[in-house]
Amino acid sequence: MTGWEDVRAEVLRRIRARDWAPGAIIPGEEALAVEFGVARATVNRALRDLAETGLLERRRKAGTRVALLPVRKATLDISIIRQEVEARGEGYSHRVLSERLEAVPMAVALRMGVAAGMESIFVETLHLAGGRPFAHEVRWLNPAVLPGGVMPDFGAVSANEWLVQNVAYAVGDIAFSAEGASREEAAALGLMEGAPVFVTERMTWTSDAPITFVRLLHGPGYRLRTMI
Amino acid sequence: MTGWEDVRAEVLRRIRARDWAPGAIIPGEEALAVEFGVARATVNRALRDLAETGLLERRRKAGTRVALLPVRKATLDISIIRQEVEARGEGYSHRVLSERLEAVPMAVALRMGVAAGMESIFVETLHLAGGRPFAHEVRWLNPAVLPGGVMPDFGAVSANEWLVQNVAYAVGDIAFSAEGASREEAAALGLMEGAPVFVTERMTWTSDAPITFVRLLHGPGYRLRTMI
DNA sequence: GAGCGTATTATGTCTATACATAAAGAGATT
DNA sequence: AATCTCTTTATGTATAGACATAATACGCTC
Repeated sequence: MTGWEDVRAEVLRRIRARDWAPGAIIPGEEALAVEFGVARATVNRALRDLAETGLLERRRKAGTRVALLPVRKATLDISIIRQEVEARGEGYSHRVLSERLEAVPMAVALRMGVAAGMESIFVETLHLAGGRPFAHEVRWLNPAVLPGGVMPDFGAVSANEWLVQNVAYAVGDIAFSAEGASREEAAALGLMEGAPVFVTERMTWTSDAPITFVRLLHGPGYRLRTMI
Repeated sequence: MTGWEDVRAEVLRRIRARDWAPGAIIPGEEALAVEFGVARATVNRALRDLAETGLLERRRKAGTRVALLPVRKATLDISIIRQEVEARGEGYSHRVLSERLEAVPMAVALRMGVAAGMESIFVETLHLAGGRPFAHEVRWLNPAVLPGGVMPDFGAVSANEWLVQNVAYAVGDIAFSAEGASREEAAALGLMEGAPVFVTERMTWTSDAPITFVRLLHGPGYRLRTMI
């Protein structure tokens, strides 16, 4: 009846009830283990979990304290656009607007961490939900990461999906912002020029080489949601 | 030299190298423990960690398999605006534009999960970075959660900061979107009407009662960043 | 008092063992 | 074939004990 989740719940209750005030040090693992009648490892598991969500701060020797200004960690589920569209109950399709070899523009090269002018594969795609424009994507892709150097057919599978399934799992970073649509972007999405669009920019690396830089535009009504 | 992080690294390597293909089942904990020469608990820790990031899918009895379409989990650090501004090396200040008791508007009531027309505290704040408008905030606050029912002084501490330090830790959800600034919003932030703004809407609950609904607007140039 | 090494200590992790639990799969029953 | 029950099994978790590690705090030296 007293698992690590029970311990976590009780610790959480004490934090919420301010039995342990923000900034205050809480009893050590050993003491809590005795109090709750569990092994220290069980207390450790519970406290570690709370530390991962930012509610506790732990340091060796210094002990565990309640976070003074808890930096809330929210998690986003980054899914493939097709999944996202299908989850809304709409049919997904996409059109490749253009696809060519292109020297990486300076602005993109800076973000990819490559030399400006490096040869890259440029792909421009329009994603459709229920036949209507859903998102506009431009992407620069490092040719070096293609298995066998073969150019895939992005008309059949979207670039993102193709990458997920064919290139090694990767790390990256994402930035979100709001911008006004350029004339071309507005035309692709069927909006007025300057209309507010939700911009997602994602950079992806393997452990040693840049894979791709993507700029994704969503029109009005798009919401990115999360649960704390 | 073989801790759980080493095990995780090796498993990750095998996934990346496609030794274990997406969708394929991987050897059981016991087998891996023998292979790596560690205890099963160590393998468990490593695999659990990879499952939490969405790279593996684990089910009792069914075993562990490589995620077919890994839903990437990105984590956002939701910090207090003051911290965010100070992290940029700018001075933070804020002005309360208005503060009054107000019946919750229908649209907000729906999101808060309370009856429309419920009495609430409405606070409108402008956050400044280096003396220049940084973000515009409107907030509806459930009076029931105030300790002792006392109205705090939001001129001294910002509402967010006050809540973090005085109301029990909470759960909530967040949504991000791009919108055009209304006339009032544009005026507050010093923008043109209709200029694209980055909108953060956050709803917060205690375990049993709604605490607050916040709508936060950031002007052009604002970027929300994350690391996968 | 300032600076530096060292003992102390709380957390971090590993191990071996045990039992719990969910769920797949087999087998029996309708 | 469909449904139910039971067995099996992989993961989930608990435990006691041990050692590792980071970092503070103390005491020593100058």
